[in-house]
This record gives sequence, C-alpha cells and structure tokens, in this order.
Amino acid sequence: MSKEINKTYPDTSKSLPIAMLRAREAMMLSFRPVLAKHGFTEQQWRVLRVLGEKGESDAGQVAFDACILAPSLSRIIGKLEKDQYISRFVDAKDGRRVNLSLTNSGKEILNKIAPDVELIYNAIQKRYGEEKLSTLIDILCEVSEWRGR
Amino acid sequence: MSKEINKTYPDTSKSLPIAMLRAREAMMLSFRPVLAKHGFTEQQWRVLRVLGEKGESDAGQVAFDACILAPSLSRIIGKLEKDQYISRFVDAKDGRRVNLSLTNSGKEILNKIAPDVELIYNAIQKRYGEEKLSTLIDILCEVSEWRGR
DNA sequence: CACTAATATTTAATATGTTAAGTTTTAAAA
DNA sequence: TTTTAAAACTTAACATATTAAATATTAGTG
Repeated sequence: MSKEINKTYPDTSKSLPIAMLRAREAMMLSFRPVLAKHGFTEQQWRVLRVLGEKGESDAGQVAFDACILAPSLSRIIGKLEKDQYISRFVDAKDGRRVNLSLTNSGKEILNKIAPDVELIYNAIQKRYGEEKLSTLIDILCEVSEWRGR
Repeated sequence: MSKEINKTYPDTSKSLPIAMLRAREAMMLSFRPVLAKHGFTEQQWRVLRVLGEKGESDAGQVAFDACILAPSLSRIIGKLEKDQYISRFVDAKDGRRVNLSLTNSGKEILNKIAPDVELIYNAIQKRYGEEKLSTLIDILCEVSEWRGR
C-alpha cells in the first residue's frame, strides 16, 4: 500500500468545521479581553446572558441555550453560584432538575458588561454589513439542524 | 441603579459566536465518533491533515493552519510524536523553530481515516448543497479577517 | 406495589483552551 | 561586540471539552 498522501482529499482550508473555528476565533479575540477585564470566561458569560434572557431556567435548558455540555455546566454553575452571580435550587416538582436564575449581583454585572460587548458587535456589523451577517447566521442555523446520518 | 435586565440587548440566538459554535458542534457530532474509533481527537486529526497537505512544516505554521494555540500544539505534538505518527526536529538554520512531518505510520493512518471523514462531509454537502456551503465558507473566510477594532 | 427503564445532573479521567511566565535562539541596537 | 529586543517554543496553572460512569429521581410495566 502506498504511503503517499492522497491529494484528492479536500484542503483543510475548505473544511467547514475549521472555517467556523477560524471565524469564531477571530471574533473572540476581540470579545475575550472585555470579559476577562471583568473576570469572566466566555462560557461563564454565555450562562449569564442566557439566564438574563430566560430568567429562571433548568440546567439542561441552559446547557442547550449556551451550547455547553452538561458536565462543563455543572462546574461553571458551581463557580458562578459560589461567586453569588446565580442561584441554584432543586425543582419542586421534579427532584432531578436544577433550576437556575441570576442573583441581583448577576443582573448588575450583566448590565454592566453587556454594553461593552455590544460595542464590539456593532463594529463587526458595521464592517461586514447587516445583510451579510444575517445571511451568515441563517445558513449557520440551517446547518445546526444537521443530525448525523 | 436598576437591577432588571435590559431587554434591548440582542438575543443569544442572534449571537454570531454562538451560532458558529452550534453549527460546528452539529457537524462534529458526526465527525468525532469516526475519529475516536481510530483513537484520535479532532485536534490531533487537524494536525495530521495539515501535515499531510503541507508535508514538512514548522510548529508555528501548523498551529495557524490547524487553528490550535501554541501551548496546546506543544502537548499534541508531544503525544503524536510519542505514538510515532509525526517526527519533530529542530530547524538547522533557526534553532528556535521546530519542524514537523508525518512518519510513514502517520501517512498510513491519514489515508485510512480520510475516506470515512469524506463520507460524512459528502453527506452534509448533499443535504445542504454545494452552493450554500460555498457561500457559507466564503463569508466565514471574510469574517476570519476581523482584527479587533 | 415491586421492578425496570428512562431522565437530569454530577463525578471522574484525560485532552485541549487560555493566559502568563520561562527558555533558548536570533536579530538589532548601541 | 556587548546589550537588548524580539521570536519560537515550552511549561505552568486554571478553565473548559469530551466521554464514560455514578447518583438520584421519576416514569412505566407487570
């Protein structure tokens, strides 16, 4: 068997997963320092934002909304709770579920950081145009429906 | 100061970084099991593919091409070298640089796994159409140029 | 009701992500 | 040439990602 590389396989530059990773990383290079300045990671920030939008929500839903796997979320909410940004309490009707919500402290920090994040997002939107970014999000949402084969 | 959430901030569902994360994750859910069956992580796989395309390449370039930060790459190539899939040697002209290349073993496993990965990618392409995915990659590449503000 | 399967979350183990600091080697400046 | 910066990796420390296994609770069955 030949040990040479088969050049008919697509270049990594054409790989969708890598293209998404690159594009995302380019943006996060702008966002992360802003979050870091307030002592949050991007994942912690996603949890705060999701809870800010949904109000009270169970862990499974937050994991889905913030695109974080359950095991990671367990640790993240452990820290956010310790730092008093969120409250965690077992659901009254289903003892398996854990409900989460922002504390006042969590709401405050959310409202404090959000404008800074908005500034960056607006700059991105200005640079590439709403239409193009809207097209991008639409296609991304479609592809997100992909469920194996 | 009000502690209520300001609902004028955009929904997480409209967040580009999250949309990219979701779409990417949807695809990786198909790809990862194939790689895992051969004992590789997605990052290790990206390194193998990049080296397969470029042949010999220095660590910095591989890090860029595979979209992996230098510290992570150091560990990854440490393992890939231990497992004899790649060779690592200091550049003769610049003692700071580390050159990497696939071993025969690395080339073999690359050619063995690539077809399985291709099958999945073809299924995705068939599902969404080349044109749409091509549009997606184009916009992603544009956005990848974003460099702060 | 006892038993089994399914859910929701957490723990554990290993790998990678992220930032900062440390090494070694080159390049540039004084 | 000696000194300083810069460059390319590596290490270290902490946070997250991924998969599997463990826990606890609820739903379904016989």
